[in-house]
Amino acid sequence: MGQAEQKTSRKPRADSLRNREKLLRAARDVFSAGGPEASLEAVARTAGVGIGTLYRHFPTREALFRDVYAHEVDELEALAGATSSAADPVEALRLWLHAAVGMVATKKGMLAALAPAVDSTDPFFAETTSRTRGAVERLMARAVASGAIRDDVSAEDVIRALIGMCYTRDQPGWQPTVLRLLDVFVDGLRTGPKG
Amino acid sequence: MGQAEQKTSRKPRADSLRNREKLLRAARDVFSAGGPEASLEAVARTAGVGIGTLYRHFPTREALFRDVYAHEVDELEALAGATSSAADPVEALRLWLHAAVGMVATKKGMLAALAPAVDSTDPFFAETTSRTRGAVERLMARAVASGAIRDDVSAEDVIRALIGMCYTRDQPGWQPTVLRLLDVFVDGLRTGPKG
DNA sequence: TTGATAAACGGAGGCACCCTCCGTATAACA
DNA sequence: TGTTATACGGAGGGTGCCTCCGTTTATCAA
Repeated sequence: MGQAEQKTSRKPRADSLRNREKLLRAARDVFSAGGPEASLEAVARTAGVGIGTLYRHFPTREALFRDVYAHEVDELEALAGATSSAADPVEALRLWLHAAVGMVATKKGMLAALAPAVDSTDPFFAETTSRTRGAVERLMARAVASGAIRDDVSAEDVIRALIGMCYTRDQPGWQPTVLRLLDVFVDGLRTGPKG
Repeated sequence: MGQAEQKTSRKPRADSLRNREKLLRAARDVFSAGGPEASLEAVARTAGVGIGTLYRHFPTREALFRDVYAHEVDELEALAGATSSAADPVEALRLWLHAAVGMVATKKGMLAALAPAVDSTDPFFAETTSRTRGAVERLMARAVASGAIRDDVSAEDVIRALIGMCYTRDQPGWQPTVLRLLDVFVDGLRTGPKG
């Protein structure tokens, strides 16, 4: 006893896989607009599936949130890869930061509201955090190697600056302001005299 | 026109005043347990009044929250006055910090969740913040004057440390840990050699 | 003291959200 | 093409938000 019999299981149903994807896309949109506290029923509505289907795929809000978050980190990494092949390495970094602001819009309230709430030893968040840091490190290494930016600022510093600037994300029209501040910051990173 | 006729208004009803007090007491308890997002119906239930009465006295959650917050700041100031008359000035500061942790428990999630959300130019929060800072400044001035603690740490620094340490307030059993950390911090403030 | 009345009370009601449960529909397999 | 494991949808019960209004009551004048 205790040995569960294992029957050759069927392959997952096609509609199930489709709905999962629809839910993830919808969750990205809805969390983007309303933050991680947004209504799950709104997610289901947006996805065009029943609320029961949402809960079957993602038993808790956290489960859904994590998948969305992991997806965003994937995109950030991919974006870093893409821009890093661009001409000017500093421009690549700048573009990446701008894209990251777009992601913070998606993760509205996420960093402040969830990261501290979750046990920081949580392997999931540790992993995604380090992946993000790695992406920034690669971007910066190129710019430093080319001598375009100073070498005494770490990827963590840049991310911290990014997060800090995004702290105003609750005020209306924050995004253009933050983008401008980031441009100033990037200018500050550049080596050589001004004017 | 436009001149509202002023009739000698009656004096406020006694039950109204009573209920307001009951609501404030209840709000303090309920916010203490559940943070500023706690159920207003729970507040009304705890106060033993109808939900309509709550909304009549405090038309918005913010209105209720502010009154509770102002009350807490009053207490912090009063406490600073009380402990400052105590024997050892460093001990006075330490006691005040411990009491402040109790207040953060009441204001669960308040600093992180509300302070940045509210426009920081908001006169209400500016005023309460400066009152709190003033209280700490007075406590520290005494300790500095007596030569017991270093003089290169500002009241704002101390408050920042307090807030930072309280960032773990979501984890179970955070309070004893924070109190211990604060004691260590206060020891760090002391002048003179160790051991 | 007693009535009139302004003021306050309480909670029902309409809406949204959370999550569970289960009858129905359907994709996978034989 | 039939069987059946799997997934679907949404009703339903609970909670909270806030408004509205019929009822109660404290105040004040006679």
